[in-house]
Amino acid sequence: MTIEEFARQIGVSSATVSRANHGRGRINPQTRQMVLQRMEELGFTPNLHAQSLAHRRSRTIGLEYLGHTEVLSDMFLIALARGIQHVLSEHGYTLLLNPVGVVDERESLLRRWARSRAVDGAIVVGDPDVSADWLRKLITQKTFCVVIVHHPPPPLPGIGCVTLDLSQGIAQVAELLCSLGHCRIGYIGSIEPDSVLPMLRQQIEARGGRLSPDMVVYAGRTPDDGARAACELVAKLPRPTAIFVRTDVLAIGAMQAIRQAGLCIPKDISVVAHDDVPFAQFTDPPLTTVRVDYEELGKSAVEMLLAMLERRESVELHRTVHTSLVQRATVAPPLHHKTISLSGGI
Amino acid sequence: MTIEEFARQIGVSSATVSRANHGRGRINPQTRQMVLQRMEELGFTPNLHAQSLAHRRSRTIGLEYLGHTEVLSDMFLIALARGIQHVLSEHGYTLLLNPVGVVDERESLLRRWARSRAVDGAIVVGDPDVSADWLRKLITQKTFCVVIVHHPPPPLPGIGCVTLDLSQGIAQVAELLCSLGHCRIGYIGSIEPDSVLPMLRQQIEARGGRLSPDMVVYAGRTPDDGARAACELVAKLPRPTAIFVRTDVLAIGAMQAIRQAGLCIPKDISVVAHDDVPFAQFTDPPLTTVRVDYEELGKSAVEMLLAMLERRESVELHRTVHTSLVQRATVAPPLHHKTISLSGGI
DNA sequence: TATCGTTGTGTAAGCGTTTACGCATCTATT
DNA sequence: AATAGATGCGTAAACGCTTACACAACGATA
Repeated sequence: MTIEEFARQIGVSSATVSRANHGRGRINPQTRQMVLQRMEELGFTPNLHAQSLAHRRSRTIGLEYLGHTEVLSDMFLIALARGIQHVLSEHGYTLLLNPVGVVDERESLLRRWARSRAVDGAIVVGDPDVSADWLRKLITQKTFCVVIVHHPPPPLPGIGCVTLDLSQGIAQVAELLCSLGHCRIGYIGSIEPDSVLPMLRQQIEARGGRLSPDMVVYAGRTPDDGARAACELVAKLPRPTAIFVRTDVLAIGAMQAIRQAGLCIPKDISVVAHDDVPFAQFTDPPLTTVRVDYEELGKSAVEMLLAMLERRESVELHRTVHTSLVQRATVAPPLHHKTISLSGGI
Repeated sequence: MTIEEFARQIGVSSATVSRANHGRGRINPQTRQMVLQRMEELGFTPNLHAQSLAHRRSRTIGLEYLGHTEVLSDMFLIALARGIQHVLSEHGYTLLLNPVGVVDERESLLRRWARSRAVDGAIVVGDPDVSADWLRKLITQKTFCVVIVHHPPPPLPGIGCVTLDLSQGIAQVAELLCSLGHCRIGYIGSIEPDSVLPMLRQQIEARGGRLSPDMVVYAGRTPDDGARAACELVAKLPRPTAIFVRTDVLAIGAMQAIRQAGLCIPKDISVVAHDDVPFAQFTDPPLTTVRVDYEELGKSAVEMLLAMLERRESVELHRTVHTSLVQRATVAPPLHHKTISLSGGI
């Protein structure tokens, strides 16, 4: 049913229907009520494409994920998308997802969406600093955009930025481990370059501890990678009393390997990981890990984007979301201490 | 840039540009190449809304999920969506997701999408047999639709159906357990009514075994529910030698509880679960479970839908996807046998 | 050379909305 | 009673694309 047909059926003009719908323009409140009621009854809904065409906006935003698409990487995308959707749908917007794992050969799907006016704005997650002009091209299309990154890019007009600051969570890790007396701390990284290792080291050293370079292993992304790294680490002598693992996914493998080496977590060795993916609470024992609130991340980004789209004045173009440690059951004081007291000396 | 502007810039009419774009209609191949090339150069992309309006189709389909939205339930939605996206994007379609967890108070968002022509068709997952007219309303809008369900609804024209048949996987579970000699088999269900229990029981009895009613516990959906159910089950005497758990999520809790009861998996008790969610391979020991190929499910559904949308003749309106057991490390022969041989009798 | 299909292109009428503008009708002012 | 401003509504021109139709140019046939 078109608006003309509907309007004729209820005995008004299409303009009146449209005005009733939006509540803008001069319209008799009585007429408006009548129109709205009959819309319900007859089940008329304006054609979205015609609306978008006339309005020159689609009330849709796109989400683009620049990054490696492995098995579990979409876990956090879900959380992100959920946070975004939540805010969006309150504002009558919809979300268009760039299919994860489907990469367009010619150009970014997002950019095509922007050019074809399929989206009014976009949220880009993953550091696109590799190609800053990637962004520039987007804003040329008058498409607003906010990026979710670790390191804020040089501020560009029309581009917002939400940065994820891992330092607080890392500081808490250092505090926990150091205060318990761990002094041989291992580190399993994921992929270089890595900004977390220096953070953690600094925090540990600030507390008088030390994270020695030979206790650092770079693994990869899968649980198997984590297992290999853990094996390497527990074979070292003296053995680390605690290990920080860059991601929960790596940690799963690492924990298995540690157990298979005949060690008990956390009695013999403590494990702290990062990300707090959904299954982290279900490992055995439940994993102590740094929680990244992706839902919050999504919310921040989309609120910023909406503010830009609605052309609100004075939107701050930079927010940061922090992380925090959630303690579960993979950390305990080092055995070390007891050993010393029992053996009566070094 | 509009098509008129672009056409004028390159010295042809808008019709020619349009024809070049679609490769339909009479157009000189040379002209076509030229137009396409200049499109790249000048970066012209047709306005999507205008296209959809003119075509009276949006090349977009919607995904609606009818069901309980708990913590982990979206795990399988992801897999489903990925399968769908994969096929869709090969055909130049896009997917609109009904925000999980955001329920519209007035009416289904999907139906509004259908009425506003935002989507050409829809995939509905979850048994909507509660409201069969729910579907009927959809097809009134000339919106094609395929449902993913356990029990096929009465065939309606314009509605396709992909059913998930769990029986094969369940049969394999029965076969595995019975052939190993398990004869006291416990069952942890999720929510009643439950179609899996009768299936499993029948398969077990067909192999001369037995699934006694007092070995059945209905838990709920969370790992904690699973833990409680497992406690109850292992406290029974004689203790079951194997337990089938309706979902992996329940199984996680169940396994923790079993271990805390001082029992060893699979030595003292075997566990088989259902769903094969991503973390099933990461439990300790890795979980033997029935794999449901959600990606395949999504693919089947979307292929069927596309066939309907493209008005292809003779599309079969019913497909079924089967399940199969993936053996990992939570099943072993019952101790029982050894016990008998050692103790020398019953 | 006149006629006829064929081929490539342009013109213009949609597609279903929104909204600026104009025209009645009405109350409030002189 | 004549006028002025409000108020409510309809008419029609966009919005940017597709496509049926018309038309010119062309080579092939008579």
